[in-house]
Amino acid sequence: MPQITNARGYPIGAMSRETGVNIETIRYYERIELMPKPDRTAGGNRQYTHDHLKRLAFIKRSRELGFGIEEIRAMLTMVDQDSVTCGEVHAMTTEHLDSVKEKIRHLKKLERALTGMAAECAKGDVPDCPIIETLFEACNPDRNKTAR
Amino acid sequence: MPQITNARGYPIGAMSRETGVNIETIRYYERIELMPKPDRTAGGNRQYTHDHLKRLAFIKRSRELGFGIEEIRAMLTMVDQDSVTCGEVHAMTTEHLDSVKEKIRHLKKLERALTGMAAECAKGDVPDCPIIETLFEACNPDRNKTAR
DNA sequence: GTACCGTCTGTAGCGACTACAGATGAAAGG
DNA sequence: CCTTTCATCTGTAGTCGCTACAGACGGTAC
Repeated sequence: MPQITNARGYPIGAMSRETGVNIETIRYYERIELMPKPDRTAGGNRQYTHDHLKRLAFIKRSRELGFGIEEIRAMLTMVDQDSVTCGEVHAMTTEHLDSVKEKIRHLKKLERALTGMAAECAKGDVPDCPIIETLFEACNPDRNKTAR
Repeated sequence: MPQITNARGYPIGAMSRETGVNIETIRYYERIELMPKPDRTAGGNRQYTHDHLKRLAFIKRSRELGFGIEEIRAMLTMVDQDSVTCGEVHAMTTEHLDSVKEKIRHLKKLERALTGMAAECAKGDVPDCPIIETLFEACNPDRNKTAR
């Protein structure tokens, strides 16, 4: 079976178009060994297979969901070694989910603070701005303890 | 009035303790000219004034609220030039607030997707993982259009 | 004097790309 | 075969906002 399935494979531009991943980013993924090195044409251009495409799509989707490169690498390593266990993957997912929830909590705090500040402001041509004043006020409750 | 108000000024460590800003970060702010260069002792150590302290606290508070360095620089430049107008500051604040809201929206989308994926998963020792399968499925609706 | 901390400069690293510059490769039309 | 035009190549440096060293000096208390 020395037969090639995909006539000539995908050049990098096709990979980029199919997945929405920037060409430079694809090369970057190769450099950091997240994507395996593809074959080259006689002239030295990369030629990807359908497996490369699937892998890149996996990476894209995972990145969109906010997984970090090392988390993705860990998942792909499991896939490569056929050692995927649902439990491990679930743990990684919920851990990541927790960090997303944490970020949401943090951003909501900022949202409340900023909304409050914006509401204070008459937003005219006035030079005395309550927003600036708020920012100049240190509002850390344990500052008193540290100050001597 | 060649009289110095603050006996000997604050060394950088005191600035750090008072504001909670890392020493290295304070020096970084000086390098990028967000903080002005302070006087030095005979030996070359930095000596900050109370004004420096106020400014650093402003920066800290603004960073905590998620403002970028360049936004903070813009606000401080207005303060320095006594050209603060409430309208401008309000505009910057609401712009930033919008970007915070946008981030929250985005993270909530991730949260929903991840929660759904985690729920699919039996999380046992099984090698067939619905999470991995979902990640391998391209689910971009306009992929069909591009693919030829 | 000496112990010991604080501070100094300068540089390199993080994560995840992105943006060039300058040189080839590939394919289509004449 | 030649030209044009696009695609792709390598390599390096920049982004943001710090953080982490290394190795040398400053300042103060005993």
